[in-house]
Amino acid sequence: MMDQLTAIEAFAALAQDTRMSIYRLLVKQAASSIRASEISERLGIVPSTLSGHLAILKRSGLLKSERHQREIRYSADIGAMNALISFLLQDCCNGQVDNCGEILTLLKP
Amino acid sequence: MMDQLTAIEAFAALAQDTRMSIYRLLVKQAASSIRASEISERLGIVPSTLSGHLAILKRSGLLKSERHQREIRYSADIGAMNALISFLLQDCCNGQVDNCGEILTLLKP
DNA sequence: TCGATACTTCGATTATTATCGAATTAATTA
DNA sequence: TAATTAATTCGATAATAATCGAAGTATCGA
Repeated sequence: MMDQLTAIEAFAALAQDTRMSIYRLLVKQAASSIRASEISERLGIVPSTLSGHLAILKRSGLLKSERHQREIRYSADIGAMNALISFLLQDCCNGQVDNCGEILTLLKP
Repeated sequence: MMDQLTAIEAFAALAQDTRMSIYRLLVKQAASSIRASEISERLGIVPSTLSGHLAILKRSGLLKSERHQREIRYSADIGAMNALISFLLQDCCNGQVDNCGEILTLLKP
């Protein structure tokens, strides 16, 4: 199970407007990855600034990256999102998830 | 549906060690509320520091509070946690939650 | 109303973060 | 090898945040 400092690093990564926009863009198409330069263009972020944000998101584990020739492609790690949500829920209502009626409505797709 | 700035405020509230400890303590017994002074004692946080953190958590919507005589009791708002998780999941894999197999394992308690 | 208790606000200090342009590294092609 | 493209690192600046002690506000009991 994820430890608190890891979870905090992930929440900190998401707690910033530019990074959240990057993350959501990637989550929306978690199947495919996106080039850094395309993220830069689509969201209007200067390359050096974007690079710093991508590094923070990657270090937190929320993103993965792979080099393709000159490009580096980024994608959301859905498993990391899963782990982060699990961290929030893990001790919910003393381990009795059943106690949290409102969460259960979310848990039934 | 929750907007991005509201979500960011909640993630920022959780992205700090002291506040995360406070939040988890309250989530673990979401049924009952806890006095500020008891949180202070149990987690070893100076009252003025704690007060600032509680204000941030409350402003983010993650906590509720109610005065009981001289005490103020805090509790986690599970509905807010639900909304925050929903925000992360809402556009997951282009609205096709089914695409996110790993999340589904979490969604079946 | 005086004093005690519970909590918050204020003010100062120190540390962390976001941003950009310029310089750098890496991979490719002429 | 030189030039081009893609992305990162560096350095400086400006803004935000965490912490604590001291002072202030609110609620109650004697």
